[in-house]
Amino acid sequence: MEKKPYYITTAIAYTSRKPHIGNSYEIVLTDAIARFKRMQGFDVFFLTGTDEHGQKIEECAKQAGCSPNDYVDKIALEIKQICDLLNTTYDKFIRTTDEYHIRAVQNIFKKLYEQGDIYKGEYEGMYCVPCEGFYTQSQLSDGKCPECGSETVPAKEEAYFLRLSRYQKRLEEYIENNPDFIFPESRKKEMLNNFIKPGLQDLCVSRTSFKWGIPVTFDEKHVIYVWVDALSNYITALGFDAGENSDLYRKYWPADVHVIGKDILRFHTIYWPIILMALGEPLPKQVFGHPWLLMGSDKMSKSKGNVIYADDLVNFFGVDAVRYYLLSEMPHAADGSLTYSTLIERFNSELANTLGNLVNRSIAMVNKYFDGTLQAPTGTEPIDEELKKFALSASPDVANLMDTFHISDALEVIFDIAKRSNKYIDETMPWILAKDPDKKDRLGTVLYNLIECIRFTAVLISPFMPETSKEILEQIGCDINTFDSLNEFGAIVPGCKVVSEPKPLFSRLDPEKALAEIEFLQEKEENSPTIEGLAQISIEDFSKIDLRVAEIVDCKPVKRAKKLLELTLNDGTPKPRTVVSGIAPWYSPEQLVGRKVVLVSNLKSAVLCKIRSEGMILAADCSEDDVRVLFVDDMPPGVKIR
RNA sequence: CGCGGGAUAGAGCAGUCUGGUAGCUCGUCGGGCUCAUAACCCGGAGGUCGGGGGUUCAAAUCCCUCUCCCGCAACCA
Repeated sequence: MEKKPYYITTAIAYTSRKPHIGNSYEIVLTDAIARFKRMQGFDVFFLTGTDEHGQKIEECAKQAGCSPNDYVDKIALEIKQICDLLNTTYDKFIRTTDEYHIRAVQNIFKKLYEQGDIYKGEYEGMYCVPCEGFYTQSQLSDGKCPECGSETVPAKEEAYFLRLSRYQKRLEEYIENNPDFIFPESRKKEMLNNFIKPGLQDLCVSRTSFKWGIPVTFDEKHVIYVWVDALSNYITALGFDAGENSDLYRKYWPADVHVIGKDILRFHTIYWPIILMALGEPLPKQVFGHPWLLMGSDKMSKSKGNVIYADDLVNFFGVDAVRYYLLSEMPHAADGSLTYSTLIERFNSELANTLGNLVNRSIAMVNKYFDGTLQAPTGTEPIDEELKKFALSASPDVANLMDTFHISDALEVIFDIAKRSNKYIDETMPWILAKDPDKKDRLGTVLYNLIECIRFTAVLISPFMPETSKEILEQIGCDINTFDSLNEFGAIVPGCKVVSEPKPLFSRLDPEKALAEIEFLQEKEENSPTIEGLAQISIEDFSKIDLRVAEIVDCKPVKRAKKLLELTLNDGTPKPRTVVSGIAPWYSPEQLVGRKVVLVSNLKSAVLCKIRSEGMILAADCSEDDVRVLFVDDMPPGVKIR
């Protein structure tokens, strides 16, 4: 029988730094789906990889004191090791620095250019020759370069653009006609209302400002910017090459689902489909923007010091426990939250108590009452039928839930079999049956049903916790693990031997002790040296900054901006100065008028929400939610600070 | 008035489309059991379903309104 192909991808990970556990969630999620589909009999191709170009990586490499090449090699290896550590079964790991990818992207770019979907356009603006910089009219100060004060000349900088406008209507129709394309659905409205319907601007797809990227073959000044480079990985990995496509590509494309973070839905539901339309290729069937894993209620970030890495958790809890936690704790659509106490709690209550202990006690009884040999069932009672019905309904339920990415709900259904089985033990009370020789057959039947339920659990759980699944099947002495074997109750063959001394699958953790130990791990992480940091500057560099005391003479909120206040300052000169500052969440205008602040007076001006800001005032970021302006009320306006 | 989502027991969530006894998991309290990893099973307590108004015999659910949270957009000079 021909297996149906199923192509699933993760986003490719950016190689600017080691990914934290929130980043790693995506590949575990995708792996669980991929494994499940394989178990259902699909011919699965599972792609993951790394995105390795761009200015940021150029900078990171510079800071680390190595070449971009060496830098991405190092991080890509780290990322791959984490994927392996998490026991993920990707079929291919693509790197955007791979030879074939580079060539294919160049060909794609060329093809789009030749057929007019990419055109050479220009940024128009005012050019400052000494600074080699472009400014818009509004950024200039008195018509001069805000950076160095030189005269500027009208000029154009060339760049390549992708004609999104040409495909806008088709994309809109595609999204409307394929309700499953953007998942979850709430995101669909976001994309349509915010981006597509207001009209798509043509997208700039090349850069001349940095070098670490794929060169445009017919115009070497330019490198191909992230969109065409990174997004194309989904097809180049299969051997797509703008003309001569491989068998693999023909077999698997279009993708069944791109699993990505909700933050990059826009690129996958707008730019990517348009690139494909322009190439004349079919669009992916579905894009699943999964929620984020937060640390407690905060976004994980290095600067907050709340970053946790997959390897630390795996070393402590074991790979399956981490996988289980990630998959079961994430709600279907809302962000999930990682806290050590819930992690430990759920490890104990679900993995150790419900599942581990069930396996352990059941095997112990088979050993104790039947010398480790599984008896053939004889007869059935209503309570048995209820149990069987329960177990049999699980696999279709799980399949339905998986198809709509209700991963945690699917896991719950599976664990319900274990819970039901625990209950079954209490209902049938095997230890009482064991005391009556006449009930020997009944006892054998009960234990048979029990072990078969455990097998159901083990099989269903294999996409989520592959090691545990294998371990359980070994302990019950059965290797029947196909999805189809769950269509009927009783596939396990009587006479098989369970292991004589079952090893607990998960040993209960002492919550307090475990918490202390894991927090120690995080501290260690925080103290480890970081490759980030700012380059040192010289006293000359510092003296370029002109700091002045300024008095706030007027202040009002900026319309249509949540964070901005428009300040009018007396900087000691007769001319009032306007500064826009993102402090509205922390200060009201009344609190500010009359107070004196530190002004960076020679900062080049910029336009924010249509208002020109001529400078910046200093404030301290005490934390994400606590920003405090530096007040210098006892200084006269205009004096210089150094 | 930029677009969208949300507020349900101490915590985390389902239920809302299609109105009819408010549910699940964890925690907590009590009981049972001894095959098992202080585990497992049963039961109790705990909720004016964010506030107010309306429709209805009946509202967590439908309508209006207010408050607060969160995404996206804008944006942090």
